[in-house]
Amino acid sequence: MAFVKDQSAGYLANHIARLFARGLAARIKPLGLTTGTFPALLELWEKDGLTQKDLVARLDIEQATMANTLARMERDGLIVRRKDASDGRKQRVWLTERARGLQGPAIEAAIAENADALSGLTEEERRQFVSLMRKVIETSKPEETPHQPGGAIISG
Amino acid sequence: MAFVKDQSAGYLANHIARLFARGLAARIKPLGLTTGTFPALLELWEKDGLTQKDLVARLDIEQATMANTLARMERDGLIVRRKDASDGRKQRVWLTERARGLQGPAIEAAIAENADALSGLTEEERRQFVSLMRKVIETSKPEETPHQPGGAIISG
DNA sequence: AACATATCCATAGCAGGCTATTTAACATTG
DNA sequence: CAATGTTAAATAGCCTGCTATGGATATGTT
Repeated sequence: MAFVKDQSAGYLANHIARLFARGLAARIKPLGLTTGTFPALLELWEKDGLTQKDLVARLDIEQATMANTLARMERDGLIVRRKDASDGRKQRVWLTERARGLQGPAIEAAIAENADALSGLTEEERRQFVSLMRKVIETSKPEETPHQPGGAIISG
Repeated sequence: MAFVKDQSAGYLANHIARLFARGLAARIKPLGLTTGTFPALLELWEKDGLTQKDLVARLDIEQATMANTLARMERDGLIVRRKDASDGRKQRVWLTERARGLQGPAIEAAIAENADALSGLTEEERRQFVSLMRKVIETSKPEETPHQPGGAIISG
């Protein structure tokens, strides 16, 4: 049974993700941020007033995970949550001034971490790496009907 | 501030790792295994009687994380821990029969998950992907003195 | 209007990762 | 040998992820 961990994509992916997370965590700790808030912050910096459901739809994160993350973010003064006026089930998420002020430094930190982590690759290799990761992520997307290369035949 | 998450290696790495973990978790759940035990099991299938410290040295995992993982593994009947005869601080880790019996199916599951996750890539792309991940991991290895390209000059 | 259903979010409980600290055993040294 | 230091593992406490379940608010149907 040939299984060499250093040739297993899953094993390596896990390892790499931990390396990135450690690195980024160290860089944003001085900002009072943790890694888990990053995805939500990126969406909210782009457009806030989103509902939790909107965030879940944009990020491949479970609803419960997002609920917990948002709770920590609110506790830490990054967001406030207010009920939607016309639908009491929805909680709209708004950034605080503090969170807005962190956009620049936080993104700088992420860019620096990426640069460092990829510093052993050539420019071409970095492009390949990112492109391959995107392709792998695309592969495991059942939501969208896989686009039919030949066209036509779908089901009778 | 140009930061596009789908072009950020760290972001993508995190996403990919979660996809692999979800997939593998589903496959090994019927075996009564969880993903966190995998690295330790791979080492122990190779050679058991290792100490916790040995495992930590072989895997890029913190000591406390390993201690917790081993505790769960013992609870679940995958390993037993016995004090080293000549050094009472060391706990040697031994696989149970149950854990030995799981080697085949568990590795099959991992191979299947890798195959599925990479099914959107060509053979050549898969090789590239694995090789690039290895390179990135190598980059963040401070432990080993970076091998001196020119030779000579190290410190006076 | 009442009841069933669907939707949105929160909560419970666990795995697995981390840092920091504690405990136990061994090693060193005055 | 006693004090001090070092090493191996365990524990505390947190964050981030998951599944499963519950609670509250709409929505639809009779």
